[in-house]
Amino acid sequence: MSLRHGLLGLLAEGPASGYDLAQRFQQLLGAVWPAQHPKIYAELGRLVADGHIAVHSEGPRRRRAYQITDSGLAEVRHWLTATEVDHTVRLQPLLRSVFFWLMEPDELRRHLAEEARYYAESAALYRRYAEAKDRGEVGTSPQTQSIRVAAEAATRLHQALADWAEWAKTVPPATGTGPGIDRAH
Amino acid sequence: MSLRHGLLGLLAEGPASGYDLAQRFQQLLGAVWPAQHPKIYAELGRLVADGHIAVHSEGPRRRRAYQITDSGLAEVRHWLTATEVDHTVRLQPLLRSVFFWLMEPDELRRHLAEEARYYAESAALYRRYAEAKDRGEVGTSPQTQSIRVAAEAATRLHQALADWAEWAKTVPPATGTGPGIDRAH
DNA sequence: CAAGCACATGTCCCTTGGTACATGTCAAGA
DNA sequence: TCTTGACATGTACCAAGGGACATGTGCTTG
Repeated sequence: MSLRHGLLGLLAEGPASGYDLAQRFQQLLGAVWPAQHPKIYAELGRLVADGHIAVHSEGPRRRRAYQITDSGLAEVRHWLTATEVDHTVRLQPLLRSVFFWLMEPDELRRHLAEEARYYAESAALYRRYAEAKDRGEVGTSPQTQSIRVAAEAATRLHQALADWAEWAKTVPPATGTGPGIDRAH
Repeated sequence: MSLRHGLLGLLAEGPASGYDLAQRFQQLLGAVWPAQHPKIYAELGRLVADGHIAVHSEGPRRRRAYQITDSGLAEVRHWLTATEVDHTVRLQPLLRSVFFWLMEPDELRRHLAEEARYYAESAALYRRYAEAKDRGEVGTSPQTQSIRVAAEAATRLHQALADWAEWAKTVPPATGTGPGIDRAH
């Protein structure tokens, strides 16, 4: 489970409440690992029970901030260094592309143009963040350094998908209008 | 749900049994959309109940092949053309990269080298398939045309990740050994 | 001072995903 | 003939994800 380690990783930066974590998860990891606040509160409860985090402070409006423990820090480090990487690329547009032959050529062209536009735009977004960071506009902490590296990955991935969609538009359509020949049997 | 549409898409190519679909899902979509055979059989039952597929033939060893219906074809086409694309990039290595600052510089270098190796190799794999297809070695059906387009996406994505990992190795490590300063409170 | 809004934490339920386990069928080769 | 292995289909259970709904709290502003 990655929500667990995502939370531990964020808490390694310093104490935070469930609300903080939900905001930060959405802002920082929303495009990669969506998480709803109910799941976050539930997982925080489990992390407390396992001793990986502890209540740090209670504030106004029932706010309860948590702090990572040595055990939690060890756990997230163990995840990072000693567990196997899952390389599965869960990407819906990739799944869709396998079935492009079921689309009308016109629709496919429109679809690819829209995808190219979307990915070019989001690549630009990540690129702007990376450039701002490189100009020193977003701090120099270890955390922002890592986010810079992640932003580079996001930029390259989205740019690759934008380029791919542009390329795919130039491929002669080989659309089939129906199921395979065996269907008539 | 994408398993449903993946199955319908594969059945649009022609009749197939649950066993066939499990094999093909693993081989064709395993790196993108993992699916276990129990889920496939269950989903096939639901698709029959919804009238999207029908039993095509029964064979030896309890083999039961299904055929897509007009309703099923309409359903998968509707999914392809009229539903919103989910652009979430569910990629564990990307989540991990946000927490690189928690790793020792040595471990991080080793990790990035291994990632670069893995992605370069898998990019080469997809590239070889694309080249074979372009030489006409894997047929010319609409389906294989689409798989060619998908292979191009896979090649570019994996190459982008390989390049990223190489690039990341050159970034000066900004690793922090502990949680944020607030922790002492 | 009332209203509205952002802050803050949860419950509930349904769907989906993943793993373990169980069973039956046929062909090939030792 | 026996055994192995590929073919083929499921059940059961538990974990995780996602959305709807519910509730309480304090600050700001008209």
